[in-house]
Amino acid sequence: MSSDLTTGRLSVYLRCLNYLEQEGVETVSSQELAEKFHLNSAQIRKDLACFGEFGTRGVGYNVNRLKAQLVHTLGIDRKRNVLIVGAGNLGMALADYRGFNSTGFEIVALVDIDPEKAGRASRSGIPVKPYSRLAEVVRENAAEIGVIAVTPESAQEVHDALVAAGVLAILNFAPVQLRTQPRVKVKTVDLRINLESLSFFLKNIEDGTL
Amino acid sequence: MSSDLTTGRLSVYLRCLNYLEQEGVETVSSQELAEKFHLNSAQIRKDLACFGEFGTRGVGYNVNRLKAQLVHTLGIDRKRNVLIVGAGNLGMALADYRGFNSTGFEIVALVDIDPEKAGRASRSGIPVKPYSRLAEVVRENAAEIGVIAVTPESAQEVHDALVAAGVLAILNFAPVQLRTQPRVKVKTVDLRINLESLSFFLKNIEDGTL
DNA sequence: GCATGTGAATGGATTCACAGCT
DNA sequence: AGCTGTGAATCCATTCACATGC
Repeated sequence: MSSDLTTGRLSVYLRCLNYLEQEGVETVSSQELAEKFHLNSAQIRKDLACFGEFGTRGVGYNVNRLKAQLVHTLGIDRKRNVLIVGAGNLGMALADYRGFNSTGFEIVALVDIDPEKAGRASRSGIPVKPYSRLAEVVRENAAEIGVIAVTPESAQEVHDALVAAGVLAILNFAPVQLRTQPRVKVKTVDLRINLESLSFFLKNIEDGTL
Repeated sequence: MSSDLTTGRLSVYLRCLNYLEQEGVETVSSQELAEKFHLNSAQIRKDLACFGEFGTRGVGYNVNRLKAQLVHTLGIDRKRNVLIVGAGNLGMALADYRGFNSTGFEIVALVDIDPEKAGRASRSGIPVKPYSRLAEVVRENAAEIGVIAVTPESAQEVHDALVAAGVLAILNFAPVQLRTQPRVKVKTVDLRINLESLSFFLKNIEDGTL
């Protein structure tokens, strides 16, 4: 009934609603939402209808109530603990990244294979622990989400270690095709693929193909 | 004929081929590629056929030749210069990120609104310049790709400045719905949406819905 | 014989258009 | 009258299955 695409859009709607709330808007129709944020009104209605009847016919949606519904639907009405594996440039940046360390999520720790790094902390104070203690760290902090921010070479091993430690949701930044478990959800954010896609676009402009 | 999804997969194939090349494999069939990397053989063939007849019937694809073809198709057979806007945690990490600063791409500079930061450099030596000189920096370095690594509040302004400076491809890390130009390609990497999607998955496990 | 390249078939996701509620 | 919720229609992407060529 609801795919990854649908839930991705729920996040987008939630962001739009936050914005409208700040503006003091109390009620919004799918039309208005669509026009203001370049979406399709039918799709908004259909997406929302997947999870209940949130609107009022003839009126629209109550911003506060819809927001609360989406927060609940997305499961961020309670805190989820996040563990980052790899305290390199990327891992450290993610640990301190505002948009990452936000409503519903808390980065509880980083782990790194380099013993030098263990004991230190990120700029905002998130502690770095030894990779060897990964399973313990997951357990002690009740981490539910693992972030892979290591080299492509180690990514599979880290994935397996996270799964073995009981983590069921993983965000992977390593540019590799991971062998995954069916029970575990892995989302990969591949920066290189994004850049290559932009390069493809530029090339087509040059060639006059587009 | 070829969508964003298709070109994304070309990048994946390219990565697979790099791997096979290292392994010393000279020829590969769509079957073998599919099995080894969990893809669909018909899709591989169709994707590749979009851009020319790269294979030999009865034999398969020559790894080196196909790789070269893909590199050419993606437009990374020449260097593309990248400018990062925002020298905060994320911008700095991206500047030094291996997978980012790789074949076909070169980060030429960062710019930042904070005058304190101008004149410094990233750990790997990429210079930080004042935001006020953005257009100049784009011109002088022939930057083709802009990366937005600033706060959500400034993202639209930075987008507009990049477009005004002549940048036609933008990678956006700010969690906002940007108002874009049709001539300009914008790809957004939204970390929060990814986390929320994982949260949704976890919630469904808890609720036993899945 | 074997693997590509491709029309045809399937399967999803998006959009349309309207019935039904307020 | 106005807007939601939704079956029907459309569009796009993936997969199947085979004709074509090595």
